[in-house]
Amino acid sequence: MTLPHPNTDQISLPIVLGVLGDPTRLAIVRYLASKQGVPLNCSQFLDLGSKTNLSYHLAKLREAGITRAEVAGTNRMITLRRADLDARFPGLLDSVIAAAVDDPALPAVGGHDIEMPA
Amino acid sequence: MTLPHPNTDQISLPIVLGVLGDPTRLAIVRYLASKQGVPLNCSQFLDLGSKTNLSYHLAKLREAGITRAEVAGTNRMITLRRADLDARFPGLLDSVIAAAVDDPALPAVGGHDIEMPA
DNA sequence: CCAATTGTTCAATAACTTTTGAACTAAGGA
DNA sequence: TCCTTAGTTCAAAAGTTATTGAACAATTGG
Repeated sequence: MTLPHPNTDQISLPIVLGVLGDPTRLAIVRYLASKQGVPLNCSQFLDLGSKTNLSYHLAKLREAGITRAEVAGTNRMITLRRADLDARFPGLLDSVIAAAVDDPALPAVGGHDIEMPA
Repeated sequence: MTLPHPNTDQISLPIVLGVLGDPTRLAIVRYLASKQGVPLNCSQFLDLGSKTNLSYHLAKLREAGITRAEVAGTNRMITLRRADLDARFPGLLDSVIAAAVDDPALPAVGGHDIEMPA
């Protein structure tokens, strides 16, 4: 059970920009970037919308080549395709993330950090 | 007769990305960048669509803060807001332009260069 | 096996975007 | 003044994207 992802050379500039041109998806990307490669499952983003809606936005990100989703049991572990995007469009993702980090207009994920078991 | 433009600090990341996520507008930006600051009027882009349609796309670019349009008689001279965008989102426009330059899927403006009078 | 958890799919609707043609404004030149 | 050039505006139509809830599938744990 693997999900479809574009190859690096199939990633399209207008599609990537269009997909990133949405506050919910930009918030997802910003949160993924803030977690530095730690894979996250869908449920972590529930602050940003309903389960169905996140499934939709996460599919857009995956189909555009911005994220990778690996199936792990009932979870889909999601990571940013940082290296692939940087190979395809050097500097683009970094500048988007840097701009997104400072953007107070974007919705925020969680008022809390990852819980460490006591 | 001046047209409305956002101030640099009013330029929004998701709006800029969404506006650039369109092949016609990306082709306009690429062509403006290739002309290195030389102002162009609308008619130069007629390869990319009808006059009405270009008016629509150029208005989107201007309202997003990506281009500046100065009225000069019956012409609107259009330039990229490179410095403003770089101040607001460092590196973003450069990486978009660099990626767009190599994108064979984008529509092209003109099969010809600027005509120099003989 | 049963129930809970995780996420997808589907169809409907709502909301937005793109494209078009016709009508219009405004400036410039003959 | 009249005609041309340059571009806008408007309203309609077409197309796309986002959001929703209900139903579904797959895995895990009891």
